[in-house]
Amino acid sequence: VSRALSGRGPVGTETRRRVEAAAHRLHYQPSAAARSLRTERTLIVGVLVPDLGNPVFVPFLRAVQRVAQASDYAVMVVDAQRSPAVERRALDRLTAQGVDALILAGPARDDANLDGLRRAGCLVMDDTDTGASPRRALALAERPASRAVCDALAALGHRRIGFVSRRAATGESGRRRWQALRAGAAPQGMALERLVLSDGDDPEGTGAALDAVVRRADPVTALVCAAHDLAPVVLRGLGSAGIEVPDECSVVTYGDSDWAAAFRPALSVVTLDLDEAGLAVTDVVVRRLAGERSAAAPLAPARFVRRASIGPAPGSVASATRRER
Amino acid sequence: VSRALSGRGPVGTETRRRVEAAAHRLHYQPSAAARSLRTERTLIVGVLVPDLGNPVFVPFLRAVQRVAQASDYAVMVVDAQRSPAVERRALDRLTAQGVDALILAGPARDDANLDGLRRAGCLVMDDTDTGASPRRALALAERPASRAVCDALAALGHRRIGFVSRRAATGESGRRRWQALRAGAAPQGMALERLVLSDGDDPEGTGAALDAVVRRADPVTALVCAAHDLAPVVLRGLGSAGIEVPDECSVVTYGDSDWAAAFRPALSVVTLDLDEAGLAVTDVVVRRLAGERSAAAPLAPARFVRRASIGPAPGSVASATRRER
DNA sequence: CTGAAAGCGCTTACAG
DNA sequence: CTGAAAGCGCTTACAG
Repeated sequence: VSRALSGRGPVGTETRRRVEAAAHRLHYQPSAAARSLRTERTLIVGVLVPDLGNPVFVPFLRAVQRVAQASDYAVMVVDAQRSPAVERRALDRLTAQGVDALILAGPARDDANLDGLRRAGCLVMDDTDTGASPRRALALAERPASRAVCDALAALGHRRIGFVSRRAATGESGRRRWQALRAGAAPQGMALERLVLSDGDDPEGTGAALDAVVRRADPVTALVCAAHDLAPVVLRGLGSAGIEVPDECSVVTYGDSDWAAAFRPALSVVTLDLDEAGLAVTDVVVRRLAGERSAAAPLAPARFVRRASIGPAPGSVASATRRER
Repeated sequence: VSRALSGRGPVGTETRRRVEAAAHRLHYQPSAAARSLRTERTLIVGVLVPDLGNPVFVPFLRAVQRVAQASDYAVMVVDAQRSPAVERRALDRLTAQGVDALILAGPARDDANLDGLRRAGCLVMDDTDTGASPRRALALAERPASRAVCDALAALGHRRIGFVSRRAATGESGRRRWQALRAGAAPQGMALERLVLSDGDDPEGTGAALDAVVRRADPVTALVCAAHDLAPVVLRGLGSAGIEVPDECSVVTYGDSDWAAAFRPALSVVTLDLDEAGLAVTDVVVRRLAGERSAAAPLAPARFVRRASIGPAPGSVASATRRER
């Protein structure tokens, strides 16, 4: 009947107008299921988020949403909840659903979980891809800023800095940051030490652990938080132990927010616009799905924002000079 | 062929086992599109988030994800980006997609945008519903805590408190909170004043605006932030103006986080477990879709968590007593 | 330019 | 207990 009418086809303008009017009046909505069955396209893109509890993924997800919706794609979110099994199950659902593309907001918990999608011909944006991948792009974008952190701390006389994470086996981004800091600390002759917080978020416990490291002989004089959500935990711990920032210990964290800036002293951060990353990847995805051979947009590098939370290492020359004034 | 085999039906155990093995080996995934076309069920639930930029929705979304995924539903997220037009378009996509249910994380920008879904027989969880709706449930759950804020401030000698929001015309939750605070302030004889921050997040500008209110004759001696993300903005403003918390001005905010607790002085908050709300609603949705006539789980009321950011009103009796010590 | 038919992959009745 | 057929709503060729 009104087959070509709703799309394009050889139809008189008047006829088309009338058909469209009727369709609107009757609230006609073409069935996505039927269309997908026929066209083998679903107009759905999936997003794999390793952990929705981690706020860094939210701007990313938001950007994906914005771009996808603007191009008339719907978005299916998979929250892997840090669990390979959950990830697996949800990705299988996406496979059955036949999403046109899957965007990785971070590395998959288990890479094999992506096989089903790949086999089904789904466009999976990840490392093996052109660099449009958030994963590799992020690693590259963050490196210079990590180095800048090391340079700044070294210049302030710090000799030993601590890298704070929640687990010994950190995720991919934790590993990446650890390596970048190591690469930055070595040429400055700074030691980098790994500090693992225990899972109970008890401020006293955290404080005691940090106290032991900051107030021993040959102390750690600066802490770098592996992730944004770790910063308040560390700060509470320091507060609970009565350790002054930055006089006794400097603090830097990955990831920025209004809270980090509002804190007293304001927190120094390494910040990357993940919003931009999400936007770029999704744009490439939409282009590719439309048949274009689009390359990735370059991602702006992360910035090191120095604020009041870092200062001279206690006992260093810089610190002594400062006190004399 | 293997029709009933993959589901239930009169089939020998051995046959079934062999068919399932073969299906697994060939990575057979039934097509969701074809199934949906036939069954008129998509096994997809939509979530309408008024603004993904607002972090209060994240725990909610997360909970929906968790419950839905566990029940083998996929989740389609709509970020309305605070815009009725964006909302409209995305919801029309969901209608075409034929989602089985739509969960409202907050009020729709335009209620008419939901008509299409309702007409299509989609289960829409909102106010008109049994109270499983996050909207109404939230309003009820927050009221006692809002009252507790007023009681605490009045007991500390505060006579005039400011309600800080980003716009004059706040969203539904802002309105709700304003009304709850009014209802709590009136019996205590406290005045409630509305303070609107200008959109530019410039700390100096915010500071100047707050300074004008806090340091005038008949000053506002306590600020209540309408939303969690407003708190750091207010705190930076106060810091920039050199206003001491809580000595010159007490601060309370809606919404809790590790950051709020880590701040010095620690922020007093009204906190509601939105995670729990998301969990409850989704649970009801899944039950209903399975044909059960499930009622809403009751939502635990919000709590007022008093921390160091509130203190006696400057110049009040309580404040004088404190100073003498 | 327009109508009628085939077929996407599933499920659900119905016939053997 | 098992096989063959009808039909969900669309799109895309093909016949008139």
